Amino acid sequence: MMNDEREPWLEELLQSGGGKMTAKQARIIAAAADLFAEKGYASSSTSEIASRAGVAEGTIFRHYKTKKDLLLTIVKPAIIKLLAPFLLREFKDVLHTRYGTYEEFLRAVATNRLQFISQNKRLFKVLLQELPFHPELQQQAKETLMPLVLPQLLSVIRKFQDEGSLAPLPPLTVLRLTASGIMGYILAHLVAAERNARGWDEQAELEATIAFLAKGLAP
Amino acid sequence: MMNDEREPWLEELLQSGGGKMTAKQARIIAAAADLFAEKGYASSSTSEIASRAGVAEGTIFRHYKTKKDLLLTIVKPAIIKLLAPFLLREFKDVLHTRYGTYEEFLRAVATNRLQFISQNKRLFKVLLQELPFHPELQQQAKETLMPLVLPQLLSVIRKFQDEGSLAPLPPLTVLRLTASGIMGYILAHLVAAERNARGWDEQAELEATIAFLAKGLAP
DNA sequence: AATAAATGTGAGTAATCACTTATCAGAAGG
DNA sequence: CCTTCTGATAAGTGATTACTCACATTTATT
Repeated sequence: MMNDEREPWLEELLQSGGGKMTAKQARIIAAAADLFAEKGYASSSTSEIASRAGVAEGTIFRHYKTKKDLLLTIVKPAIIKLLAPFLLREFKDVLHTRYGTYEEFLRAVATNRLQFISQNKRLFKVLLQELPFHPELQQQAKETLMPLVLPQLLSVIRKFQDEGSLAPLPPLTVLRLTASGIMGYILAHLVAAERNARGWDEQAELEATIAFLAKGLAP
Repeated sequence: MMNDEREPWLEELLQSGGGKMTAKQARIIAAAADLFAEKGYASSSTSEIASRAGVAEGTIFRHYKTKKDLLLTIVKPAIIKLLAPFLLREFKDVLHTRYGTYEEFLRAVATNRLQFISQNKRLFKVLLQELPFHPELQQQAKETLMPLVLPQLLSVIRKFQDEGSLAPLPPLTVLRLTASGIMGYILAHLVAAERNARGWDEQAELEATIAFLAKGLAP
């Protein structure tokens, strides 16, 4: 599958550095992300990255000290972006009862995150594939998850529990069950997209998943 | 974490070949599985496998033509083993109404598979980590899943639906929701085991997961 | 325009890679 | 005792690896 469109995360990465990024630098990152997603970080050689980017191999190391540096440049922001809405406005809205039920809240978050991931499939694939092999990434994930998003999620869950619209299970358990349900949907969505399966009814599956979660976690 | 115990899958692999496997051969496979789980297939060199097995590098290639051959020897049987009970007795029992409700059936299967995976963590980790990078493995998985276990699972689901103890969703959707719930539990279990977290109540979490699935998929 | 700084290059480098091959050791069989 | 076979080994094999460096080219600053 040929794919030359720049995914949104790349565009954002280019501008985030104050716009001081070369055209070749962008092509290097795009080529690297592409290859990492396809064959994995360890099996992607710098020479192949260079040739795919249409750049001399030395150029890579002018901008990125090591090959791993290149990976981190791509993946580290991904962790933040993936968890971004969980530490932003959306959650204060919830605490001020903008969403009446857990189901409404769920639908909003799931839709939002699915859209982000769908728009940045390659980035997400690299993150998922490389996370097991790079402790720095795991630590980075834990460091943004544990103190920033986890407390917020738990407080939201407790709020709905107090209102009696959510089962009185341990909040961490509620979180795990919810996350696995949404993750399962997202993975199915991605797999279905990759082989453009025809038996996959996007909207119906999302509704079924949300309804399933809401019913399973009802008080 | 040092771990020298042979996992059950290895013992079984040794005997499956008719017992005609050298002691060094076994050490090679054990060392390889160990390294593959730790650093991934692509980042594990044959020289390191040899030295960890206490064997000359050439010995590896006397028994396995290529490095990939070594991986396949380890992982291919894993796919069968992981899906084995789904194509065996257990399922005929279900069709003869040995399990009265979907929840009972779920508990039996989940407990069974969790035990298998817990006993063969390294094998499972290798399978999960390498599946994205090796099309042969994906095909092997699809070839045993699609014609052998999927139809059985779907017929079981339809049976419970006919009996009115399961929501009348599309069977594939029921399967996906169930699988993601169980997978989420298994992954949490493995992560909790790896960092021997104390906040993890094995039995309570399993019960919560089963109850959640049953409730979410109730008619 | 002149100078300096940043960006880009391609030919190298030592190390490591998966894999081969000649040789050795010992057991089996006659 | 001799041959044959298999398991095992150490020393290679060319290819590829991530990375460096001296130099060329472009861009920015004065």
